[in-house]
Amino acid sequence: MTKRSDCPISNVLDHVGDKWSLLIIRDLMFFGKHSYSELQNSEEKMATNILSSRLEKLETHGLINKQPDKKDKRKKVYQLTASGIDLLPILLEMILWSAKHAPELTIPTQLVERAQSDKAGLINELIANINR
Amino acid sequence: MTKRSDCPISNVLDHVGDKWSLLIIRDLMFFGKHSYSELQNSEEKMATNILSSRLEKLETHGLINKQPDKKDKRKKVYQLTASGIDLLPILLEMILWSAKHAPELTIPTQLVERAQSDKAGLINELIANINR
DNA sequence: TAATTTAACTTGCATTTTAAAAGTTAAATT
DNA sequence: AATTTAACTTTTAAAATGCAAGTTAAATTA
Repeated sequence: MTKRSDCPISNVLDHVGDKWSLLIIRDLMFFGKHSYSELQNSEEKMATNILSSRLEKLETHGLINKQPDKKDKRKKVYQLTASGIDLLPILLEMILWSAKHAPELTIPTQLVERAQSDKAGLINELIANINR
Repeated sequence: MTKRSDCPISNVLDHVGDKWSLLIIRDLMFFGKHSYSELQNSEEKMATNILSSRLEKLETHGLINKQPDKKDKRKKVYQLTASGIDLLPILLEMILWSAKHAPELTIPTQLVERAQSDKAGLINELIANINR
């Protein structure tokens, strides 16, 4: 996706404005996934060629990086970069939106309450656990 | 987009996870646009058939509503619903992400500073000015 | 150590979506 | 009465997606 305008919202969408990219970010951020096969097994089951092309785009855009696994040479380790990690507040607000407007979904009450009472603290805490 | 999983993030993406939907929301939220032709003239120039299909989807999903204009019978008035308005925090976080990570974009300093020092107050203030 | 399995992809192809341009209809304006 | 405007729809080509199968190197198992 090439740059469409100088709008900061449009800019974010140029990076992650599709059905899949933010799910990859989610898996790296919240679920401790780091490998291709782990990402492929997420609940939404994205096609492998799409996963591949999205990882490439996210890496090109500097939101994730890719390194060889030191123990298993077949594997690659995918990690969020600093700018990828900074997408967390956007994801958190999405969770809160669904908590309010999609009550049929079961969303961890604790997370939602914490987000409402101490958003900044929660964000710091979550960030501290990413990529570890 | 049919429901892909019970994930709250995936859920939001099922509503607005594409290149265009959030730009429509942005125009209704920040730029006081309310008609088809105004939306069509935004900087990113979305194709008219795509605008049409996105408006239909957003309306079906309950994020916007559509009413006949009372003065000009050719016109329709598009407005954010309560759940559409509640996307504001997501958009705000996108603006803040770009303010931090896309310094080449010129983003209103005042808005960014206000968002950083008094996010809740800013959100209330912005909401008070939507659909008026 | 040979055979099998795993991980991370790529390729091919049918289907779906998008983009660009032109066309339609009703209402307003000139 | 003729023209313009607003809100679309239609058409068609191009691009993206989704699905299945195939590839390659490395690790594991028999």
